[in-house]
Amino acid sequence: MKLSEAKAQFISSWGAFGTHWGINRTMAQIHALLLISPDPITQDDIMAQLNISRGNVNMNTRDLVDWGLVDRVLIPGERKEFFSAEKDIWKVATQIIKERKKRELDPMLKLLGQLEKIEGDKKEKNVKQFVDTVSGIRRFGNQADKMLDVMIKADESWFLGTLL
Amino acid sequence: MKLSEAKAQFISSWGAFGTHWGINRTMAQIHALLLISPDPITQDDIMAQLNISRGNVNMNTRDLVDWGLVDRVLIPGERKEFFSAEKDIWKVATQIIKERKKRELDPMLKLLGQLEKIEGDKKEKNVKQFVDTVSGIRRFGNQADKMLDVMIKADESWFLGTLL
DNA sequence: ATTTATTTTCAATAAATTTTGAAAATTCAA
DNA sequence: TTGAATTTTCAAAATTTATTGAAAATAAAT
Repeated sequence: MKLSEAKAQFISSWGAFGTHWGINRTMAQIHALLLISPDPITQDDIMAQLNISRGNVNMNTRDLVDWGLVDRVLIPGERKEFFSAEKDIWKVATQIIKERKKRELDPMLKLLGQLEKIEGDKKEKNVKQFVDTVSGIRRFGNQADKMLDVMIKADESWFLGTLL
Repeated sequence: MKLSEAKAQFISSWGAFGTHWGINRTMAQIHALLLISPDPITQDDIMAQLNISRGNVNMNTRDLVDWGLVDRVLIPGERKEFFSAEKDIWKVATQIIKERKKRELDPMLKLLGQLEKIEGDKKEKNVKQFVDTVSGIRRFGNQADKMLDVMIKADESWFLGTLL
């Protein structure tokens, strides 16, 4: 298989993979392209390689920067701005975990805490099932939350070693 | 807060949460409703409670059954079929991990293995960056894969105890 | 066998999301 | 400043995804 063909496949499947994780296809494709680019590239490079509009590139690179996965790079003497992705996959993974924890898990756990405090007879089976379900999810979520904090602070060798 | 209000909030936010995880809103809402229902309920119950069409309920309950999160229950003497969700949140989590591993991670790792075998000069920086990126992701993915296997086979106390 | 209840399918429709592209804003050099 | 290069914004269009609802299929009762 040629490099150009392999690149296309990687970008396409990384894009498809992203859609299963709440990330839009284009954002994941841009990320894939940046991951395999040895040097920083410009908006125009991304437009050309992925065949997408300037606005689209602009929005999605911004999101990638917000997610902490991509940096804007200034190259001395160059007018355009360049983009470069974090290449260390462990750092990529922990960064994603960190952001998703903040954006999704933490708010959900906060809400569940409130929902447990409902009025009503705890003996009544509808009330009981509701409270049991919510508190079960909340407790599990809190454990997961703590575990992810440990992971985020740890380094890759810990992950490879201790867990297995 | 009243039970009815808390229920509505739980269903709505579980649905929103699902959309961040590649699950459609309605499927997650039906799952939420089943999680807080002490007894099995019918398609008509789901239609009424969530205000959605029969076809929609039918498709999404089928998916939930395919995911192994919901069972069809036959109640003696009843004509209609009933649905009931697994309530143990640890079992729910491991089941989801198991399915997503099978549906997403395993195929991705298989593909990455193929992409590493590209032709070309490994000294050339574009080739090198591609191979390094792909093999980095593949190795990380394989570790995660093994770790998830351990989790799936383990029980909740292992998760609570060992990891933290 | 026929009727009735229930479930499933799927083409049409609706809703949500993504993408475009051109105008506005910004940045930088002369 | 002015003007050219570049980035950003965002309403409109395109695309994708989800939902409906009625017809077909299936299953159970009479």
